[in-house]
Amino acid sequence: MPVNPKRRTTLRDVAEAAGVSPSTVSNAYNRPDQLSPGLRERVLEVARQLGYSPHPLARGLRRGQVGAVGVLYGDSLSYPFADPVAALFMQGLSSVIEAASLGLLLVPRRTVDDALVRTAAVDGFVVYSLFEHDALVERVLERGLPTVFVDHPGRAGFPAVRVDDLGGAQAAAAHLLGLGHTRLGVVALPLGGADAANLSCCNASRARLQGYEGALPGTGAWMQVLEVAENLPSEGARAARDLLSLKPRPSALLCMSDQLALGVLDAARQMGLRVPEDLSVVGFDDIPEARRTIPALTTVHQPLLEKGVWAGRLLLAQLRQEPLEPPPTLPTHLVLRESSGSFRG
Amino acid sequence: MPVNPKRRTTLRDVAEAAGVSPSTVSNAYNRPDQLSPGLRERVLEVARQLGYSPHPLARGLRRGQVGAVGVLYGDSLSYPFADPVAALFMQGLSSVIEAASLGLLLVPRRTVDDALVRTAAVDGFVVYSLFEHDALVERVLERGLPTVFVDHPGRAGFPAVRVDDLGGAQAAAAHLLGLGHTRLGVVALPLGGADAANLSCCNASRARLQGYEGALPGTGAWMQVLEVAENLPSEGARAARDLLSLKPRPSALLCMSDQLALGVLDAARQMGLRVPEDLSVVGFDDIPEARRTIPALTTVHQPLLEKGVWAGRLLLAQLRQEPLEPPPTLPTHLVLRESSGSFRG
DNA sequence: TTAGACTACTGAAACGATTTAGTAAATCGG
DNA sequence: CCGATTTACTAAATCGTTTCAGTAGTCTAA
Repeated sequence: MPVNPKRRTTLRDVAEAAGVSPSTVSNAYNRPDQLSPGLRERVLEVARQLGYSPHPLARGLRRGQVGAVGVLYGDSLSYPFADPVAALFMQGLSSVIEAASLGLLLVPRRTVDDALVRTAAVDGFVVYSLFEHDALVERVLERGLPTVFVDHPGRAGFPAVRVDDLGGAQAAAAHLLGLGHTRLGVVALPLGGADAANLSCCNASRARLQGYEGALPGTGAWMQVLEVAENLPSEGARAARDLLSLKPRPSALLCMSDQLALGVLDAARQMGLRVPEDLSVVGFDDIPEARRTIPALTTVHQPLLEKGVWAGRLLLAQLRQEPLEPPPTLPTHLVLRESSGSFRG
Repeated sequence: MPVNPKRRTTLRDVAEAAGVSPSTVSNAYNRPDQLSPGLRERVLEVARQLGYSPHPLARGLRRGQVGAVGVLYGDSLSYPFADPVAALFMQGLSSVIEAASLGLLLVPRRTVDDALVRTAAVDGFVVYSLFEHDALVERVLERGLPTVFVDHPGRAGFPAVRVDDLGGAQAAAAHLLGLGHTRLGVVALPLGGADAANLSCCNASRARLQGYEGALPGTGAWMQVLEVAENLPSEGARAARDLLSLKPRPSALLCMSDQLALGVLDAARQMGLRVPEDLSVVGFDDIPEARRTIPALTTVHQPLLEKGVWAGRLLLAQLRQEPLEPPPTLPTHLVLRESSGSFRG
């Protein structure tokens, strides 16, 4: 008894079994008004019995859409689940995408090659925090799909969601300078270097550095910048140990992310430095945990959920061919908590 | 000057422009050995100039694969970014999926209809923590794709990753009983009720309840169960307030998740109850934050990353048609910290 | 010299749906 | 009762690739 090697049940099979044309089966699914209710019910029943389900790729190919949007970001696949900043952004984005009944395809930058970007079955892309000169940006644009850039200058014709990183960073630095600090350390996220070849860096980092530096002129303070390799507390701790062994020691540390600042607080504790009495620490992002550290972290708030929501909105607008003004640069603001205090020489 | 309305550059266009057949262009991409290096280079150059990129759906349709796996779970799209347990699972899963250069498509259960499951362009599914009798399980199976079940009994022929929820819960309850507690409150995740209609419940909840109850016989202790609607600290706090206003008051609370336990700790603090002197609290999951609460949370550890890794492995094995034994039930164990203490009547 | 094996490329048939245009029958207004 | 519209359904083209089978032409071995 030669059993047919397993093959998909196809629309044609259903049509034959029901004694109708393929078009009718298709219509039963997609245009109920095109056939009599009785027949439709019968067709659907036959389909059910045969265990038929339409092939999503075939359908997508014909219709020109798949019902999913891709998120491209500059780290490992697991990053948005591990990093609180990315996670919040994704939550904002998700809420909009979900309301539109779309799926979300995660496309990490750190894949062997760019195959994933070229083959991702999506209707549009959100490019999150990729480095400005990343070649992958070109690959995305080649797809010719609706695209939104986040934390990236973007391209003419494509909306971008931007945050006032520069202003926030400047406020953070000005805050410390105002407290009398004159020796500042900066725990910096990857900056990409002059050659612009390091792709793990993102544009926000550069804007933040610029902001820090912008607060300096005329104050007579100095600033020592130390770059970390990854956005992790452990890296922040390591950088803090290095910066705090400088002579003279910085009396305040500006951290380009709260993740780094968490590590800095740990390191300070281990080194027996009291925060903020011996050392002031200022973070960036205002992740939920920043409020719960001891001491609670002074940091720069950026509207992460809102950022995601805007990215989603702008992408949907493109998908639906509706016009939608991209938002102005989203504001940041300094949140004063307990980890920063005035300098006591 | 009638501009052609924007149309995709297709493989055929490239073929014409390069003066070769479509097959050759395709081969230039997919089978370099099938044509001379010189021609290949020329074809690729033409393609580049025309801004051509192969249509992923057409390619996927023909080849029978898309290079992405779907994750189906029982909550909102943003859940895995917001819930620490799901996030850790996803990190484990991601690490494996990424190593295989695949994308990850998030498919939330809470979508208007089941369209997403039927249309998701993926090569396989991970079904995470869906309720046993959820109709969506059928929809997934109808797709006829490789599938792995997590926290779900699954189906014959499909591997499942299971965790010893029952044993862990029993250990938690036994721990409290051993400390002399005789009045226990349970802050329960949605259990689905007898009608099995509530889909926001998952099987792990039931196993945990069973575990708690299994420790009870012969101890003379009683147990009051209160179900929450969602796995959020705020819900845990609310449940705690209700349970702690019972007369006589429970001296210990078993929480079905650390998220709930976090809320319980908050509520206790607000009610002026000291933990563990006045109230013992035991969580479940052992999320990273459990170690940092004050007091640190006694909880049941489950291997979340490992769970994700197994799910990924089992799915990949199916995709590659390699045999792979599903793992035995993964172990849980009680982690004693500071939130549980002996009963002082 | 010639059968056989490569090499470099092409033609046409899939893959599995949707959709446009069209046909026959039923319904309608007057 | 007749032409016009509507209803219910179908044939065939199409979406953009990949791949099987095939065709010249070149190379090897005896």
